[in-house]
Amino acid sequence: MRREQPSTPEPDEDSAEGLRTDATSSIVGYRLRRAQLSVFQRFLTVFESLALRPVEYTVLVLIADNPGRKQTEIAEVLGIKRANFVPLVHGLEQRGLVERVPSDFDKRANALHLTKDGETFLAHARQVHEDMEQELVARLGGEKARKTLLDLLDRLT
Amino acid sequence: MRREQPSTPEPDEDSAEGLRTDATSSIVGYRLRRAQLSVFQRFLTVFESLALRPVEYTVLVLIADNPGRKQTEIAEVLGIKRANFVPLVHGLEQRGLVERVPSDFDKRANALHLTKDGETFLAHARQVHEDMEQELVARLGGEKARKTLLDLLDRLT
DNA sequence: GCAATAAGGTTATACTGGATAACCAATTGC
DNA sequence: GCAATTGGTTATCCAGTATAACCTTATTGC
Repeated sequence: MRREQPSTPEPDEDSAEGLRTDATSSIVGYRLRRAQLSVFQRFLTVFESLALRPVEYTVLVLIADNPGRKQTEIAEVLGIKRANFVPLVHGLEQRGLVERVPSDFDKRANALHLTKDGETFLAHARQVHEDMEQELVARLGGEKARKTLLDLLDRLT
Repeated sequence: MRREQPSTPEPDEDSAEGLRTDATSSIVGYRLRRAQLSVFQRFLTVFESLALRPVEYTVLVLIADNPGRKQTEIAEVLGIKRANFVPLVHGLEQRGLVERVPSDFDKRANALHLTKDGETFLAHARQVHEDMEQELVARLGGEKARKTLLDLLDRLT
């Protein structure tokens, strides 16, 4: 029992070139990817002046909330291989945002901390990010919609 | 006016290593990326026997639904640079799934079509994909939830 | 206590996806 | 007819990610 929808202008066509894209656009993974790329692109634009990539931002946040942790621990929760985490942390250290303190408990390990500059920088970055996040919330249609989205994404992960 | 939630076991901690991840996990872009990677990983597993990557599947679907289109057109709707589309189509052609027919109207252009084998292959792939999609729907909590997700993703794109 | 093993960090390397530039052939617009 | 544009291709580069080997330090089992 399909409802008639005489109001629909072009039932299955893409506006630009007239291609049928209904089959692809109904693929969850495909739409997920497009949305993710779009959001990341927006992030890059917003954070351009801070020269901060998404992954670097999350690293800073994670270190700030968990000071003194080993590189391996931070890398793991982010799903980054420890080998690839080395140059990432190195970059943040070179910028004076992060310091690697040799752990007293384990001489192999580097305990990660934010520097004073790192704290200041992150405070600013958090504000910039919060603004962006609110922009996304607005696009989603409100805080409740954001909550719904995060919940649905969780179920896929 | 915050509700008390005494039932919450660990308010802000990650189970594995006890890291605080509440700040990062509330980032839409971050969660979006994790979900996308997870879904794509699942796709790769499911389609392993077909040796088909997500992008190749969408290309086949798009060609099937829009036979005779130019490479540029198909590439563009997928957000793929035409230069990168060349080896992609080439691979599908080598496998005997797609054929590039020199267009009569424009001698520069390749009109894309599925071969007979391509049709058969895609019919199978569509079924495999549909099963995977239903699995995702189940995880999301029903068809309505999927609709909601697609709608929310659309707003971000 | 000591050897074997594991863990933290690092380096080097390779592979992938995606981006850019240059190019040829063909088409289109004046 | 000729300049500008378009379709397709090649070559090349860059970022993200994965693997393997290595050194140092900890931990474990006897």
